[in-house]
Amino acid sequence: MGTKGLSKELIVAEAIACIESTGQPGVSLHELARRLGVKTPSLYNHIKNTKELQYEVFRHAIEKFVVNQKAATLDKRKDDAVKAFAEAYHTFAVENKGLYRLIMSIPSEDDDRAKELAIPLLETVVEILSDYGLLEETIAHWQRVFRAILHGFISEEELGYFYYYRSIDLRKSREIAVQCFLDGLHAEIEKDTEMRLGESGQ
Amino acid sequence: MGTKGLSKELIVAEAIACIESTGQPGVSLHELARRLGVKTPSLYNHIKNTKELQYEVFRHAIEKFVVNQKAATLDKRKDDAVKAFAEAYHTFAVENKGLYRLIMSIPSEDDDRAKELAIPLLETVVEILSDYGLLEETIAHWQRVFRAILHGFISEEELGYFYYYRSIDLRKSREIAVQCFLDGLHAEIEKDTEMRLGESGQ
DNA sequence: TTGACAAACTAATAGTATTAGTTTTAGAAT
DNA sequence: ATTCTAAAACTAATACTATTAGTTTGTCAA
Repeated sequence: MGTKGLSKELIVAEAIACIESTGQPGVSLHELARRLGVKTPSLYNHIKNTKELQYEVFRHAIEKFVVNQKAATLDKRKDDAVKAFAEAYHTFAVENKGLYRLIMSIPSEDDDRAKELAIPLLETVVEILSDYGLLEETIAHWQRVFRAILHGFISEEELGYFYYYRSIDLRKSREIAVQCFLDGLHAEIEKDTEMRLGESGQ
Repeated sequence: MGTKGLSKELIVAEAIACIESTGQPGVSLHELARRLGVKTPSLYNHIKNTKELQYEVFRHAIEKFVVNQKAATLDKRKDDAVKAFAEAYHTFAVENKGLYRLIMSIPSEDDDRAKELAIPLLETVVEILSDYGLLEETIAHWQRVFRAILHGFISEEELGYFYYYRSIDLRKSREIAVQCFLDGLHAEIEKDTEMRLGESGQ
C-alpha cells in the first residue's frame, strides 16, 4: 500500500478548500497534488478524471447551498420565507464565490448526473411557494422567475455589470427586485383565486 | 513580407466565425491558425495575446448585441419597448450563444477596457426606462432589475436549470417575468408621482 | 516469509499559450 | 537590375494544463 494515505475524500476536501480560498470554480490537478504532497498522476489512483472530481465538489457545493437555504427559511412562511431565501441566496453566493460559480457552470448537455444533484435546489424554492396555495403550473413559473432574478443579480454583480452607477445602493436594487417579485406573486394569487371562483360558480 | 496576407482583422473575423459556429465563448489559437492556414505563433505577429483577441471579439459582440437591441426598440416606447427589448435580448442570446456567453464572461477585476465597451449595453435599457419620467436613481435601480431578470433567465435556461418541469412552457415563464417587472415599474411610477406631489404640496 | 494488491512513482503524449530567434519575401531605394 | 529593409511567416523551445501506461514500493494477510 502506498504510504501517504491519500483518498478520494481527501482529494475532494482539498479541492473544496482550494476553490473556497481562491474563489475560482476549479483547481488544477497539479496544484492539488502539490498541496497534498504527491505527484499529479497519483491522484488518478483515487479519481477517474477531473470531471469526476468536479462532480464530487459540485455535490458538496449543492448540499452546502441547500442546507444554508433551508436553515434560513425553516421557521418562515410566505413573504418572510421568500425574503429570507433571497438574502441567504445572495450571501451564500458572495461568501462562497468559487462554489457558487461551480454550481452555476454545470454544462447543459452532458452530466445528467449533475442535473439530478441540482434538483433539491429547486425543491427548496417550490416548497416556499407551495404555501401560497397556487396551482402546480403557476408555482413552476414563479419559481423560475424567482430563481432567474436571484441568479441574474448575483451574476451581473460579479461580472461587474452593476459597476456602473456605483454610487447607487446595490442592496436597495436587490430589495426592489424581490419586492417586485412578491407584488407580482400576490397579483397572481388574486387572479388564480378569481379563476377558481369563476370555475366553481359556472 | 509574408505571403499569406494575414491581418488582425482576418484573425478576429475568423475567431468570431468560430465562436458563432461552435457556440463556445472562445477558440484556441491552434484551431484558429489551422483554419487560417498558418502556424500558431504566426498569429502573434498580429495580435498581442489571447486577451487582446478576446477583447476584439468582445467589442464585436457588444456592438452586434446593441445594434440588435436598438433596432428592435427604435419605434417603440414604454411597455412596448420593454417587451420588445426583452424579446430581442432573449433571441440574440439564443441565436448567438457563443457571443452572448463571451459578453457574459468578462472578468470583474481586470479589463477596465472591456467594461468601457459594455456601457452602451446599459444605455439602451436606460433610454427605454427614461420615457417613464422617473428619477435618475429609480431608473438605475430598475435597469438593474430588468437586466438581472433577462440575464438570469437566459443563464438558467442555458445551464439547464429550467430543464425541470420540462413540460411547462418556458416562453410563458419569461412573459410572466417581464409582466411582473412592468407591473412593479408601474407601481413605482405611482409612488414616485405621489412623492413629488407630496413634496410640492408641503 | 512471501506474495498480492493498492498506492505511490516515472516517463510519455497531447493539448493549451507564449517567447525567442530565424528565414523568407515583397516592395522601395539605389 | 540589384540590394536593403522590415513585415510576416517560420522553427524550436518553455511552461502550463490533463491523462495514460507501465513500474516500483510497501503493507497486510496467508
